[in-house]
Amino acid sequence: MSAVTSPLVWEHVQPAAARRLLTGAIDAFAERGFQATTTRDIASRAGMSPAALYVHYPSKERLLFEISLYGHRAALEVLRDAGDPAPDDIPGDAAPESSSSASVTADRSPAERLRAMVSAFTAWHAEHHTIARVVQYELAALTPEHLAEVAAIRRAISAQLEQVLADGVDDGSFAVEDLPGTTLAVLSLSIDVARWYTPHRAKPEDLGTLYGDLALRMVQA
Amino acid sequence: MSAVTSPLVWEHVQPAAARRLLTGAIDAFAERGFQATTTRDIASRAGMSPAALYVHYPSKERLLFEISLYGHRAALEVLRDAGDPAPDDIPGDAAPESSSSASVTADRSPAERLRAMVSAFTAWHAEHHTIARVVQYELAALTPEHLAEVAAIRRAISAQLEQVLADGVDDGSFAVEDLPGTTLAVLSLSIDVARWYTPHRAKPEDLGTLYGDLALRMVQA
DNA sequence: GTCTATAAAACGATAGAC
DNA sequence: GTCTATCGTTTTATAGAC
Repeated sequence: MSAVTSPLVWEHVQPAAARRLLTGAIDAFAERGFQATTTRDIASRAGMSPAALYVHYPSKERLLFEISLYGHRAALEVLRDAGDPAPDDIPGDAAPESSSSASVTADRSPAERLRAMVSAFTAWHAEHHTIARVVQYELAALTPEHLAEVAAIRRAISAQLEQVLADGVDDGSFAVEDLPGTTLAVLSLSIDVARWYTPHRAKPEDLGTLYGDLALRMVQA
Repeated sequence: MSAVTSPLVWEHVQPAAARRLLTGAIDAFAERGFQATTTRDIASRAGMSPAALYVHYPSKERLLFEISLYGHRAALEVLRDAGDPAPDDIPGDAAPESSSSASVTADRSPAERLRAMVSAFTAWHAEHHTIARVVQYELAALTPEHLAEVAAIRRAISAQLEQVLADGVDDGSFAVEDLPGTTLAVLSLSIDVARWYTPHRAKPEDLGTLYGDLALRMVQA
């Protein structure tokens, strides 16, 4: 686990057999894709017979949905924590004497926030590239109802990034002609990491640093 | 068809039934993915029975390979034409009195070439987003032998972009610390267009213009 | 909650008539 | 070169014993 990304643990998935099925499914879906993965493959990765899967999940699609939903929530949380306008607020280490919005010190600059957001979001996609691959490339296999639920989280992710770009345009530090288009481009940069990343290519933190810098150069005045 | 991208026609695929199967397969693979597409689906899009497919192609994978190979070649050609160092050399409209390398005028700047390459490569991924989706996201379904063949073309695509970045670093117009990492990031930007693009979002040319500008900002000194 | 066994359907690909 | 018919296999998911 990296210091710049939220840990991705599955302790909340109970019992342990359900958790083994879920992590096995993540690996299988990331390797072969949802459609090419069989329930036998998932079950065998969890050390079980194919039938045992259906005690814990009603269908293969439901397994995908649980993974996709939790993965999207984790990605949004990473972006929100990194882009918090309040300074000196280490994510996951809340200040005990005051809420972050009651801080008396000045907000971080849009440039600072954008760099931190892209850096953390990119590092998350690298660090958790298996679940990120499922999150980003298996949306078409979800039922319409489940897709709608994760699509809402995707819009929130996009809105987070668009807001910091808008803030930078407002205070003159950014020069962005096409705000939605540039937002999508910056998001693209991080998301595509899930497609090509393998651990031997680069360390997630280093990749995050590079991409945070590149994103800043894309928008700075 | 757009003026900034090579036309993508399939006249060379003969007879017409084979061509209908191929274009049907492109649409199906792009919509649902290779694994979720059935041979019955492809055949019915071509107005044929499932068995007729095997008169023209020995397997579903072979159909994917033909699409992937031709798509990769087209993408490389677009990048090469746009990044040609010789000036005033309109792609597909060769000068009759001299070869392009014998031109006496000065080469185009790395900045000009990079902008043109990213612009054309991005516009191609938008204009031909269905085949681009197959090209970029169905590599895992190829046999090892077929994958090796398209991987060689992918390395040539990456090398084209890395060369223009290296040229810009050499003449001082670009400031790039991590050359392979930045090459991959710029490529990523264009490739990810295939994931999200739909015609109502933007015109391919406009998207190319935006992305050419963003790529230039990412690397300029 | 896990197993063996299997149901019911869909799959890629083939056989043989025309 | 296209068809109908179907082979042999694999798939998701269920039934029922333990």
